[in-house]
Amino acid sequence: MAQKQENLSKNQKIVLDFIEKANQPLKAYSILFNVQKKGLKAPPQVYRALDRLVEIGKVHKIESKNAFVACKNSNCTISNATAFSICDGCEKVTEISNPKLSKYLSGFQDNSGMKYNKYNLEFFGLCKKCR
Amino acid sequence: MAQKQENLSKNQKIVLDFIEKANQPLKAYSILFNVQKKGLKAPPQVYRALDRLVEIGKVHKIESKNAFVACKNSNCTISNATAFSICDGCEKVTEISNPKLSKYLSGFQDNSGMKYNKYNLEFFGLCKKCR
DNA sequence: TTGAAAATGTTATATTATAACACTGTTACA
DNA sequence: TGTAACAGTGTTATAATATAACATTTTCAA
Ligand SMILES: [Zn+2]
Ligand SMILES: [Zn+2]
Ligand SMILES: [Zn+2]
Ligand SMILES: [Zn+2]
Repeated sequence: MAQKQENLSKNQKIVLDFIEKANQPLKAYSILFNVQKKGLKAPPQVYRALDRLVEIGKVHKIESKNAFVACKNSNCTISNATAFSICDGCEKVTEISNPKLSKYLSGFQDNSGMKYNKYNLEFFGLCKKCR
Repeated sequence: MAQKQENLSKNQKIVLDFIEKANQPLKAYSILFNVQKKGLKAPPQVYRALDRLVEIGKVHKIESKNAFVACKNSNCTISNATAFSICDGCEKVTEISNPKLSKYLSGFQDNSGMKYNKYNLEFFGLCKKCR
């Protein structure tokens, strides 16, 4: 159910706008601080926008960092299948876009009887510069 | 660098003991509440024990839930390669032990120049009962 | 038009986690 | 045996992350 940006509400646009300009994960309260000039004064306004943006796949949450990053895949239908590369040195986070990986994981099944419809994968390591 | 339980400190033993008996993820403050009778009265005592237990692989953190669960793999050398199955219905969390999956992910490389040494994967879905 | 759903604004509070500092135990080895 | 290094402990306070609750407004399709 990908939603076009034109359909976003005012607060959702403001928050997405700021996150997209950042091209790095942002903390909710850092977003809040930075959009106060735009009229969003309280945490719930930011968290509600984030919740919706995450729901529609425009934004992903980096769970290990409690931070939010804009989706870099033009096609948002894979918001239920996310993979990230995280450098423990410089904290750089990149969304992995690897068809083989996503195909492998989307098709993953075990004998537990679980029916999976979503996954989130976070890889950690060191980037070139940090080695 | 797997560490034997005998090497654990008093607080670490108390916390691990409680988590192991739970066979489900526990929140830090729920652990704190439950070990107060054992003398751990303040958050840092629990968080410090958790930090160490996570570090040595005895406990894993379920990032999407801010909860902690005992490692079910007798062999703790894979604490840098974790995968979980999470039911969105009943919240049941199971550590996935699947050699093919872990081999695939441990060997994963992309052309970004990142050298990975750790990953965490969380699958979401519905278990048999919750479907 | 009107009513349901979504979004907003606001205050207060809950939940999760760490900083800082004084003190204690354990280990190694000069 | 002294003593230095280090890990662990106890404690208070506070930082950081997130949601509850409720009144109001906007949107938009039936
Ligand atoms: Zn994405
Ligand atoms: Zn780096
Ligand atoms: Zn494990
Ligand atoms: Zn279930």
